[in-house]
Amino acid sequence: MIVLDHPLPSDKAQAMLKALADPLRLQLVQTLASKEHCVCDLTDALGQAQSKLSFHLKVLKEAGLLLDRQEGRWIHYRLNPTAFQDLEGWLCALTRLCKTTGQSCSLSQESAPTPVSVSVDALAS
Amino acid sequence: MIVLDHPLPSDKAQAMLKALADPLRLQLVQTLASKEHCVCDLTDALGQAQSKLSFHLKVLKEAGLLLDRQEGRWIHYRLNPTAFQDLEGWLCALTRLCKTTGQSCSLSQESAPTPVSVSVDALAS
DNA sequence: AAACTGGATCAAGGGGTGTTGATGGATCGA
DNA sequence: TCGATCCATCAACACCCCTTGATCCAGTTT
Repeated sequence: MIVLDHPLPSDKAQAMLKALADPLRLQLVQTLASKEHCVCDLTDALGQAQSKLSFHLKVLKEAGLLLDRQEGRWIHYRLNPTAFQDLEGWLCALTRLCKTTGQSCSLSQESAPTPVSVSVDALAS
Repeated sequence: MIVLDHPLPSDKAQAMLKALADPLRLQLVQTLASKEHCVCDLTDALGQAQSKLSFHLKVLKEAGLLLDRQEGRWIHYRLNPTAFQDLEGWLCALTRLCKTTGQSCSLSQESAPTPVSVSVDALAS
């Protein structure tokens, strides 16, 4: 089997994918894309119960996608750009494995285009 | 709320994310990255029950990530490069919204770097 | 036609995940 | 100090998804 050679471990990437694969959590991410928000802002904006949002914010935070900052009573959540870049890089490496139709992506993040190195193990047992 | 302006609808992207956010399905994708395989190959390679793999292959296929081809009794599965590129582009657009630390990605897929256009709706109700 | 093989599908069961309402801790204003 | 506000956490419930084994279907072989 071919395994991705990417600094982001596959299990971390999976946690991020899982966290993003939910309508409400994706809504939260999109809402937080413009600027940071406290939970009470989010309950107003999305019309959802506070405990529900706390639950989903925790999932996103534990996946590494969110950062938070306390200010008095309020806790401001914001996106973690590094995490999104990491996930994008990981997906980029995955996409490159489908090389049937030529190159599919490149990251400007690293100055030089990252060569795709893969570890090839035996397929059968 | 800011919504992504990307040809790939968010619900499709979500289905792809959800499909990838599973250890066994990710293993399948990585196995299929090298070349197409029939189900019996995969059962041997991954040591999993046939019905289990059929289930997960169906999930990946319905998400658009897999293509299949029948040849006699065998059904050969392979990755769908277009789908992976689409998802990568979608994630790229999402990542760009975290613009606190400057540009994070660029796709070589389209010749010109895609400008990130977003639709800004009112945040409050 | 009958037997065999590759694969899809089904029902049942179990475990993980999201929702809801209530409770508690922390901070701030009076 | 007391009440109010913001938020996290908890228990209970419901629901969805995955697994398992059995069955069925289609194509092949004899």
